[in-house]
Amino acid sequence: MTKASNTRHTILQKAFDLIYKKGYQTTSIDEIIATTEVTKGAFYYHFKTKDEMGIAIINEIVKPTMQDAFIFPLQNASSPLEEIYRMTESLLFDTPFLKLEYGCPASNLTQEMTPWNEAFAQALNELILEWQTTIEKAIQKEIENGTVRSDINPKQVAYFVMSSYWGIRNFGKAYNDTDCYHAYLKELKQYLDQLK
Amino acid sequence: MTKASNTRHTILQKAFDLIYKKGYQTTSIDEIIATTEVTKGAFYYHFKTKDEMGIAIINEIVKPTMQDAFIFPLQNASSPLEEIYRMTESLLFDTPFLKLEYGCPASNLTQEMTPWNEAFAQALNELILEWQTTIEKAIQKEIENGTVRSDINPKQVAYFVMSSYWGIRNFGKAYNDTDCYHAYLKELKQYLDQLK
DNA sequence: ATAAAAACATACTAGTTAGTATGTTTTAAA
DNA sequence: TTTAAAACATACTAACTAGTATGTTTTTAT
Repeated sequence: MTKASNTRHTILQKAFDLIYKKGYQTTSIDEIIATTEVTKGAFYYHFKTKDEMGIAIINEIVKPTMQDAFIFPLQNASSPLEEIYRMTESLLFDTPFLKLEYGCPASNLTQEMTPWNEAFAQALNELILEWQTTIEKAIQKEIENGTVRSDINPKQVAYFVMSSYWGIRNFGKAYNDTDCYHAYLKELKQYLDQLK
Repeated sequence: MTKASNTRHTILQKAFDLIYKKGYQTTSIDEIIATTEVTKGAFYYHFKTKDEMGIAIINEIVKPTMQDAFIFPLQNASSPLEEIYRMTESLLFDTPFLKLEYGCPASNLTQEMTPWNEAFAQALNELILEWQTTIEKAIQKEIENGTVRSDINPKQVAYFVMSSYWGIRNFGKAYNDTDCYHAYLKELKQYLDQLK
């Protein structure tokens, strides 16, 4: 990695941290360059606007991280249904960069930006769709294996799994307590088992 | 209603509309007083700070609306399980002040404010807890009636129902399309039926 | 080694923000 | 009808915002 591309990546990483904690709109460029110890000139050399940086965060930070955390593991899983549960549990409890009080980065950005920023909506849609498709295919695989009932609709299950995950992360934020995570996981297990 | 309390209520209502669409942080007081045609003097006579207005919106606008929309109907329902489905469907498709592209007001505010504003967190917690308790009691009632399996855990179901609702509203925002609502509702019905 | 481009640095600007200071008008009780 | 408080109006401020203008330094190809 060259020095310049390292600067760029540092900005994206530190900006992501701030935005994950505080939201996109309320994280100022002055704040970003203060914590990265990069000057404004450097910042605007790498990014034409704040929004361009925001999109880059989605594509270059959030997307690869998400792919490593739950796209690839699920694609390679021998028991996809079990993997969905295991992965959810791991995301809620063991993923170090995800914090109870800050929720899910993709969900946060969707909520904040999507209604009025087309470019953010586009970038986030690609992200979400990839996740969704992976879950759908995982369920489809189970059906073909005969390990999930044939009357189950993979698309519906994908929406249900993802929605409930997004929702429970918002609950975690609200209560700032992992109790709801435990209750959610128990019910998720029930739900997934009943698909068999 | 006196003229003064009418002014106050107008501010809260119009401010809610703006905040629901654009978020709390990015809705400025100047914008609120412009759309309400109220002066800054009037605004700051009724509310000491912007945050005080925000809390008032939760308690005086969001809370009563939510109680009318899904607390009271569920408390009085003869078939609570069916009512949960019917209500969710109605919230997604028929409730006029809720818009696909803007998500769920309570969820939006939770996501935006909770991590760093204690007063918002407190007000929203009360709101959410009331919703949660109502669903729990509804399931409990079904169990006592023998219309829901006795091994079902009402608390877990409440979390699952609410989380999935919050999540799917975020999906609606992301895709700006009701297709995901339809898929979600079908799966919600499956899930609820299986509790019987 | 040199020149040109890439990468970064500093100082500034115009617009916006929540909130205040200091008024005037309206309401309602005596 | 007077008077005091409630309700509102106007003009301002200090801090912050994204972005720019105009530089200097570093890197890289020749």
